[in-house]
Amino acid sequence: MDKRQQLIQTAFDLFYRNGIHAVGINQILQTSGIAKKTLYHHFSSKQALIEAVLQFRDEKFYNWLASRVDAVKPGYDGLNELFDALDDWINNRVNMLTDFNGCFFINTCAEFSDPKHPLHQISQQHKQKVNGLIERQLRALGVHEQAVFSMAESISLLKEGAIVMAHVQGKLSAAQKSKDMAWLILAAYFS
Amino acid sequence: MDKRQQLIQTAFDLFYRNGIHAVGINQILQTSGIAKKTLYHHFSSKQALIEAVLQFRDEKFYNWLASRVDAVKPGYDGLNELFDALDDWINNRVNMLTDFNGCFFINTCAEFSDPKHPLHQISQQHKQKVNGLIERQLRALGVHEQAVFSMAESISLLKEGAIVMAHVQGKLSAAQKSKDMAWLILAAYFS
DNA sequence: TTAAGAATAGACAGATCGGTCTGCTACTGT
DNA sequence: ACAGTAGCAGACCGATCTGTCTATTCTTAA
Repeated sequence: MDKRQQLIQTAFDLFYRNGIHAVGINQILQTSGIAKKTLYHHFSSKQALIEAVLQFRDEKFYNWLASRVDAVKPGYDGLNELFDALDDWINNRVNMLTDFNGCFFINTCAEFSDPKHPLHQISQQHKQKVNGLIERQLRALGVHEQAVFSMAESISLLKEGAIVMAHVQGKLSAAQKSKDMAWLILAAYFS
Repeated sequence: MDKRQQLIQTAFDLFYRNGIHAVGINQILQTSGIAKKTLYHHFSSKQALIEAVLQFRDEKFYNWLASRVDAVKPGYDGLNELFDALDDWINNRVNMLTDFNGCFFINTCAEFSDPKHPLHQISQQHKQKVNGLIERQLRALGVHEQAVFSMAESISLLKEGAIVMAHVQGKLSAAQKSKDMAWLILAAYFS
């Protein structure tokens, strides 16, 4: 297998479980069984590795979520599926996503608080991508274009809230709860 | 001034801005101008200092929030005030809370992911305290006792969502939005 | 007065940090 | 056949990490 990919995968597992600052290069090397020279052959610095890890997770997570949502009818079914997927993730029913430890991008922003920091911005872009997925469902639902952005922000807020409640408070049913809340919000809009 | 308190205040400022793992003892000492021996006279280890910092922030934040909420009529006004206070915090209109960098306790859980970790548990307890504040408002609103816990969880979810949206995405109006959503949820309950 | 406690500066220890480098092996495409 | 690439182990560098310790000063209460 590709050593570069092995490094990214190992680094992600360690970063996600323990935090980025808490994990050293040497730990990644020891865990993966790869030589230091090889790491610095593929990445110019730890920072570059972290960026690759974020990009890797971005693709993996977004593609998984989009494939779940796109497998059903856009709109009503799509939004339901979004929250059901979230629920599966939180309750460790998705093998490819690693045991739930909150959102890797929220966690990264917690460690790199400054919005101008490159790692914070990459995390922000990931959230924007997911937001786009939500916007598409709302358009399919027939939400007026001028309300789509505000509404998507509300749905995103519920999604982030569910992730944090599940991670910090251990509320494993938070995704289901946020789904119910989402439909109350949407019902209020359509009434 | 009390050296112990100076250390806690300085450590909090640095931890909150840069993350806990990213800040070393020496940086805290240099910033505060306090000797290393003095730190280890008051705290047995960095871990002990961190715990004191969390407790300090817990008290400061909760007392501030509770004093805001308790200054108005419990129930409708109390819940409104809760979200208005959140809005003030997010938009840096609260001098005593330091510039907004997300929730210190969410950030701590991001760095110490394991729910059994002492720092994670302290953060969880803080959230439980705030949740109690919300429950009191709901009871004053006349929410049936068997619905109070579930409803408080919903309000908490909105609150956490707003904090994350504000921090990660820079959505500074997230608190106002979550307030509107809260009233839609509550209106649905009462209808 | 004096003894204890709290503070100071900073050397020091042992470990680990990110990153460089040497020297060697193995594969692979032209 | 040979050059280039990817890989290995691990020594090494300077910096920084948490934590200990010595030696000295200041404050304060019995």
